[in-house]
Amino acid sequence: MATALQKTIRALRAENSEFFQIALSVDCVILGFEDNELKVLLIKSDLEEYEGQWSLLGDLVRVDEDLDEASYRVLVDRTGLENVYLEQVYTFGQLNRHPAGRVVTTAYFSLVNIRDHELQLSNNELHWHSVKDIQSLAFDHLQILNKCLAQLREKIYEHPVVFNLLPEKFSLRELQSLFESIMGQKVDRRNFRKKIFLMKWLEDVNELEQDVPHRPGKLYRFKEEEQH
Amino acid sequence: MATALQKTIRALRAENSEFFQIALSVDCVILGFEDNELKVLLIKSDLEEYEGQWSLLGDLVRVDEDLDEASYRVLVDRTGLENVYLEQVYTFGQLNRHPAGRVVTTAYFSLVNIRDHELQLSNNELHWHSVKDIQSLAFDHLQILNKCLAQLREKIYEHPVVFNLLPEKFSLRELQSLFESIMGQKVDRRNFRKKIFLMKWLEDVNELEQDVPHRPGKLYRFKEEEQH
DNA sequence: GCAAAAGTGTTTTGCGTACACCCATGC
DNA sequence: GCATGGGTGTACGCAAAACACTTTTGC
Repeated sequence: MATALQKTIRALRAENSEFFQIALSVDCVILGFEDNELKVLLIKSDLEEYEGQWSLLGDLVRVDEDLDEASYRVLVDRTGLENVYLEQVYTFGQLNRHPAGRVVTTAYFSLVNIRDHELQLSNNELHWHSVKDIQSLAFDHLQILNKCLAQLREKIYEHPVVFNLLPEKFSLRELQSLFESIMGQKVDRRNFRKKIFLMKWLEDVNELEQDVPHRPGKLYRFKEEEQH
Repeated sequence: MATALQKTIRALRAENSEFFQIALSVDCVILGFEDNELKVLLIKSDLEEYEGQWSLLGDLVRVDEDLDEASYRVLVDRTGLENVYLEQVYTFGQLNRHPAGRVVTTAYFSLVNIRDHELQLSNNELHWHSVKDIQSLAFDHLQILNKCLAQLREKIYEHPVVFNLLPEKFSLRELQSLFESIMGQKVDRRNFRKKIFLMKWLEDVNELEQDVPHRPGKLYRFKEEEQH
């Protein structure tokens, strides 16, 4: 930037040194879908306060790093996955949310296909947890998880985001089961199919399920939206 | 906190000193409604880069201050109003959004009744601007304003937030005009009335408009919701 | 042939939308 | 009496919701 600044970053920092004692982090609610259950990727907390408890994947934001980039970095580092869906949800800034000091965190949720990165998780403290079984988490992470789920619920019938959780080809039963585990309630099969087909999100791949102990269903893939 | 910390704030800061060079601010999109127009409270920018341009009201977050408290403080300090509606919208963390250095900002929107604090604005650089006339703002504040408006639009037919913008008693025409200026489009009067009455948000105060050059309309007040 | 899930249609109901006329008041 | 906005009702279309039977496959 060529022009002189009335207030340079240096001056700002001198005037307001205390303000720079706030650390900024990102926390990722990484969701997957497996065995007809919505799952979230958690890590064992490394803080004594939260020993034995699970927490979301997060990290401090670097000074030369965009906020979105920071969450993407956390995701890539921990899962090895690239090109994943990521969306900012909310920023949590309560005073004592982190026992080690003032840390404000911005929560993102991410939707990944579990099968794609199964191998990456073998040798560390990361595990998939069924969302419906989670009773508590370290820090305020349960609150963060719930906020992310609420935002996801508001969105799934409007925007085709959930396809990020599924393999390329999937049956309508899988899709319905996914919706049900996100919404937390059963839906009528016929009405669900009508609604989904109305959205024009799906493309018939002319294949059938394999190795199911019943009549196989047709497989579909997500149709990339043509409008812009 | 009685227990020892595996990582104290001091250790964290030593390990990660560069991370503490990120400043955190809040920016408030303070909205009001006057002369049938949605307005936003803006202040002349004090940065040379943005000389002559208008910006949202914001401030750095203090280390001992909750994020929500910070936005509330900005609001009270600038408008003198208390008990106002305030809602977090989004956090903007692009690298070069602030010319003075790395400042991540969390945006809040606030809905106030302009009449209530008219007197507080007389002697400073604050002015109400008609939202529909705003072409540009300092920093990324136009983007922030638009994000807040989008969130408000999504919400107004679901939650009775807009009543914060109106005086205690108002006519249905005022209410409709408010909805129209937020949504940016006209609506049918009969359908609007039906929809609003269905919400059961309103209470008839058995009074009529005064000093209108036409048939006076009935006045209503917002009914506090009984269900928690 | 039995179990298990796939696939399919109709009816009802509520909501959004489009649309026109008479009424009350100020001037 | 005229201008201005207040107040009201009906008809249509679509989408959501409720609901049951036949078909296909594996075993």
